[in-house]
Amino acid sequence: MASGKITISEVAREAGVSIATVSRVMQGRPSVSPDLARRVREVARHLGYSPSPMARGLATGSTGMVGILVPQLSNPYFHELIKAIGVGADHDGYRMLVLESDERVADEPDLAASLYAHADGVILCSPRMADDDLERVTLGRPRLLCVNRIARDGQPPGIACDMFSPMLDICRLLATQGHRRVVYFAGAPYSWVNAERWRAVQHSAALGLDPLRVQAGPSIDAGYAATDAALALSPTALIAANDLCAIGVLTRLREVGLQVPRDVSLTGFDDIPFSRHTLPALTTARIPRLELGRQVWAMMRAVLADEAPPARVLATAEVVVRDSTGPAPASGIRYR
Amino acid sequence: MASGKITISEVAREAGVSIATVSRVMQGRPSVSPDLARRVREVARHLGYSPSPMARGLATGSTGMVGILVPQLSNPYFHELIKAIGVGADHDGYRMLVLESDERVADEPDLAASLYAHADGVILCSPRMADDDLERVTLGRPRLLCVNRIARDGQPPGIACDMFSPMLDICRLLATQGHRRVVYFAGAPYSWVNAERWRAVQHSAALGLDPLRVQAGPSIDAGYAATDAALALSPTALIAANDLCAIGVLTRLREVGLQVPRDVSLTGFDDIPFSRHTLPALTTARIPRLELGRQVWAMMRAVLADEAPPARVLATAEVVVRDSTGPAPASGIRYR
DNA sequence: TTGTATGCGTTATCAG
DNA sequence: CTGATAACGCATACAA
Repeated sequence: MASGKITISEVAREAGVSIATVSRVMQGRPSVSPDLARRVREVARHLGYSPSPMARGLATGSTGMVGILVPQLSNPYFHELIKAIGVGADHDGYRMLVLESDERVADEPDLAASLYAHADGVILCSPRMADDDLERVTLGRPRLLCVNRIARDGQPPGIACDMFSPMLDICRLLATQGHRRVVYFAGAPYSWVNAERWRAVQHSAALGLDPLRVQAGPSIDAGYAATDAALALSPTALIAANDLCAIGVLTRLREVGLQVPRDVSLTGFDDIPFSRHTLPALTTARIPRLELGRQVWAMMRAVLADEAPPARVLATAEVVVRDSTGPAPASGIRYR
Repeated sequence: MASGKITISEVAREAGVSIATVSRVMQGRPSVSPDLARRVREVARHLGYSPSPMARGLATGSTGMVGILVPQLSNPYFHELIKAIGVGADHDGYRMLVLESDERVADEPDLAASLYAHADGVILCSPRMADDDLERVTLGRPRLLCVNRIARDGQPPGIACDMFSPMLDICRLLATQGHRRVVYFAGAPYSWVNAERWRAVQHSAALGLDPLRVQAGPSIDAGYAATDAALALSPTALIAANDLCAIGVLTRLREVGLQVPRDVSLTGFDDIPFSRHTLPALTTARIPRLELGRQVWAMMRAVLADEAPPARVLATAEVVVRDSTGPAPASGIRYR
């Protein structure tokens, strides 16, 4: 309720006890007589005392914080994930220190290091940095976790969703609808997630698709900007790396007079909240962020307790079919 | 590059100097001979030493962090604001500790206090708590700032955007387009921002409008859920508290077979990135987050330097007319 | 059950 | 320019 300048010694003096006792009371240790504890608590409350996290951290060697690094907060997917992780963190009394790299791949190592300095543990979400850098960052940092990125030698440990099979499912859907030539809008250049999705699209050749690719990016603007290049390839279906990208594509398609899915089909990935509200609503794949977050925290909790990192788990995304996909146009794409 | 267990004394020992010297070097003080400084720096780098923020904090009495509390991270408006503030913070070497209350008004005081314990300064964005609580939270916390909330007696100090006149502009637009009966979708119950917007809508009576109101909320789902109640009031235009809300309304309107703006007009507020990509694109008001963020940081910087808090500044939002507004239907709304 | 004393990693104030 | 050393606020063995 009040300021933060009151220290433990003032409380001790005011209550007529030693700072050790106050410390014990504040930590809720049972080894203090109920009366004394009550009195101390009373004094502390009255003075508006609250322990200094830093002093406490210095003494105990832990900060009570976990750091999280994400590529971009502007993608709803990431803060939904953060939120999901936060449920468990909150429950265990941890605060989350969130940092975004804003897709500046070169900054990731520094940001991760900085996070590690402030927190007891660090979670790297979809880091884009090269395996070498990742290895270097991991070096000597036993409490580092990795989400949605599988590194070379499994370091750092972590959890990744299976992006491959749902993307293949999307392709299968497209194939059964008569599509053949499809264009993949690539997302973040060094993203493992993006690589997996593209890998799946490539595999769709086995399904009879003819997959092409244009470089876009993990944002609305990137999707918008890459659309024309994709259309030049005369596809009947467009597969965006994620929903954000797909939303940009959708707008551009409308501008050039193409109807979705009549003239061309479009899919996203992630199932962010907005995807239900585009017109047409986006066919996409839903990553179970809640479950993923739960598992990530379980893992972090184990790591924080110096337990052996549990085996890598793979959650699975599921395809959500909505209105942006349909039968391939009989006479190919009608463009211009 | 490496772990965080190396302390200043190890560097000192390895370099054959005192910890005081190492400390000076790490702080970049000029009072160290260039050669020595270079050697120390070399050793530090080699050992992978990085100063402990906690120990440093304990010694200096500052954390190098500023806390930010927002109602919800799921609203792009807020993280755009956070990002804007972050530009200045980064520049001055501060880290931001972001917490969201998730619209749990009752938790705000605790969250703010917790933030204050970890940071040198705290920024409250659109806090919803009552004036009394706000006053209590402010008590004895000289480094608290408030964004988009004007409290009773100007405490805590801060910056707020003028929401009133742009909302009145929106109403004026509607009035000139022949609308008369309009319904306002109220946002967060205890939000100053929401109150200001509604106040403006009420004032639009002077423009010839007949403003009604339904309770919704600051989210897509809230807008969606409140739409039927609003339509029951037979309006020709709907004014959502913010864009998120408007997006939900739009979807529901489509479901019940109403065309925007032919059958009914719709407006949002904030101009989040998605609003350009809805169909029709949303007429809304753009809050200059970049400028706002800049000013907020300037103010925080002053506060952190113990300077007198500069006068309260008001930025101004501007109306962005897009496709969701149009002439009122001649024969009133066609519903059902 | 309670108090005393030491250490946590830095900064900063003094002396040299 | 450099080196001891006393804080900083707290937790915790160790004593009592």
